[in-house]
Amino acid sequence: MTTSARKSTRVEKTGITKKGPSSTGADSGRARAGASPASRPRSKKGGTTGGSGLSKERIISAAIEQIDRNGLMGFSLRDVARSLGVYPSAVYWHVATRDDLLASVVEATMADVAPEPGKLSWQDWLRELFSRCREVIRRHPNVAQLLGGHLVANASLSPGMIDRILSVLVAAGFKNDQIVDMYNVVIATMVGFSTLEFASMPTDDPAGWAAQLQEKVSSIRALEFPTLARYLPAMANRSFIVRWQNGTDAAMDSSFRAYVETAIAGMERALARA
Amino acid sequence: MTTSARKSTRVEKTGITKKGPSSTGADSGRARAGASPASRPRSKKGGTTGGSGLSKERIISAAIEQIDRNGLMGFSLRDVARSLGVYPSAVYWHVATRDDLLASVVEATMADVAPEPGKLSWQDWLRELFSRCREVIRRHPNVAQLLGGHLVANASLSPGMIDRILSVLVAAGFKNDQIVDMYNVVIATMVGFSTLEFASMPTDDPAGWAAQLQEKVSSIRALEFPTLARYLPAMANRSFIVRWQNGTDAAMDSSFRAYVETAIAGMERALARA
DNA sequence: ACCTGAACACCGTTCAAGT
DNA sequence: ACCTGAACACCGTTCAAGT
Repeated sequence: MTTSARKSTRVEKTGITKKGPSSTGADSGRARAGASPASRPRSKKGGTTGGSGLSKERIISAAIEQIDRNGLMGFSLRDVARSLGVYPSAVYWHVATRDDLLASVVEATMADVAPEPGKLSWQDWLRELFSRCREVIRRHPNVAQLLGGHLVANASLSPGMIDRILSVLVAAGFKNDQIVDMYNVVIATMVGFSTLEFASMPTDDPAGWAAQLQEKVSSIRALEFPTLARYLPAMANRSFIVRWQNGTDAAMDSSFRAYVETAIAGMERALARA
Repeated sequence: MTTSARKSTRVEKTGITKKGPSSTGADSGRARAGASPASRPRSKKGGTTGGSGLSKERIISAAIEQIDRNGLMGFSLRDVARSLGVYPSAVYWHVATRDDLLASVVEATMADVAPEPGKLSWQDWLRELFSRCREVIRRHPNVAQLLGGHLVANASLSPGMIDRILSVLVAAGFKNDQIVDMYNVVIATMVGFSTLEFASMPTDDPAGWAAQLQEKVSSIRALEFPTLARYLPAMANRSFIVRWQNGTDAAMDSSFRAYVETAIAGMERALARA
């Protein structure tokens, strides 16, 4: 069991016609009814904010717990509701949809990835950004598979992070016509390696699966794939595809470093060309 | 609706006790019962192989069609079965599980990404590899989100591809202690950018969602995020996070090129250091 | 404003039974 | 060997109704 996805309701029609909560759906303006808690000012009255009432925050952290424990496959709104002792429908007052909740999970885990700018060289700043992102993914490996899908184009990510990346690039000396491309390079580099490194293994029976893959690996015909056969001992469980544990159990530190240094060296080269 | 995932059966117990099909589950050896079609020699008898019978191939291509049309969210085994005019349980004779089918989908789409080695410089060979992979993802964008989870450690990927990558790296002149790291860099680079570029947008209502994000973008406070505000016109819909279409409708060609060239330049640098 | 309770239309997977 | 048919234990989401 790895990535994959499901849904019951085939297509959500429009999303406009609905009555109360979750304005997220359709209209351009978000200041529509003012009713939806999804967009209301949070904890404005103070008081017992930590009380027994539900809240989006509480739901999000319950969701993160669920995902950390059961994986993305085992994740369900109903489980979250159960763990909070409420009816599934109660969750829907605070969350527009299952996917909305997952987007919030990504947002919550990725907050504060971007270091403060100014104190480090642009190279070191990027190194720090990349390792922080990797740390987040290491701590919540099952969220990794969400990153690709949600971080791409999303309200989730704080404009602050974008602003910081851009200003670091500008300070580094990249020309105006390079900035956007380099920004995209940074984002892709930030998540590219680690999402693979910590992607969850595709089974509920790790032991059997590991054995199966090891056997498959050992049955590779050296005559047909000589180079692979030669490097197999060095690669086994230390490289993508040819491994039976993920980054949680078999970290790929040196390759991650190589990936980061490759990217930075490449960027230095792009800088020199301008 | 974007990534996310679901499952009904909480945990699949063991997987061993089962009777017939899909030996994939547990034991290390795969030559157990000989009954499971999942591991049987394909189309050995010849004859009307293209007849009316089911087959894993037929199921896989039906699945790909489904995924291309309805996205990963709308994908279900039952729909696949429906489109083939059979009962859901019939699919289970050929496929161990829903996730097994998805792994096969990845395998099928990613076959033949690796160019033949020998005719190109290692740099051009990698350029070709990366663009081919991007082409596959462009053609099957909804499969993209599967890549991260399935390509990582998987029987899916042919040893041939691994062998070719390795031999290109060796021919390029990388030292023995660099090969594995560089292989990992290549794999991560291969899928890193494009999976983001073509990640599906998180809604069933693209128009409304686009409007919403555009409004959100235009409401960014220039005082708080000056650099972002400055580059916003250049970035809008052309960069990660700040966009409302994915690579299908708004390709990111120049950034992809920058990403590839950055990686290659970085690898040249690593080569020079040795 | 926020939640209960029940319902609807789906799932993946299993298992006997047919042919 | 391969498929039908029915069942099981789940889903996400909606909607009235309570408080």
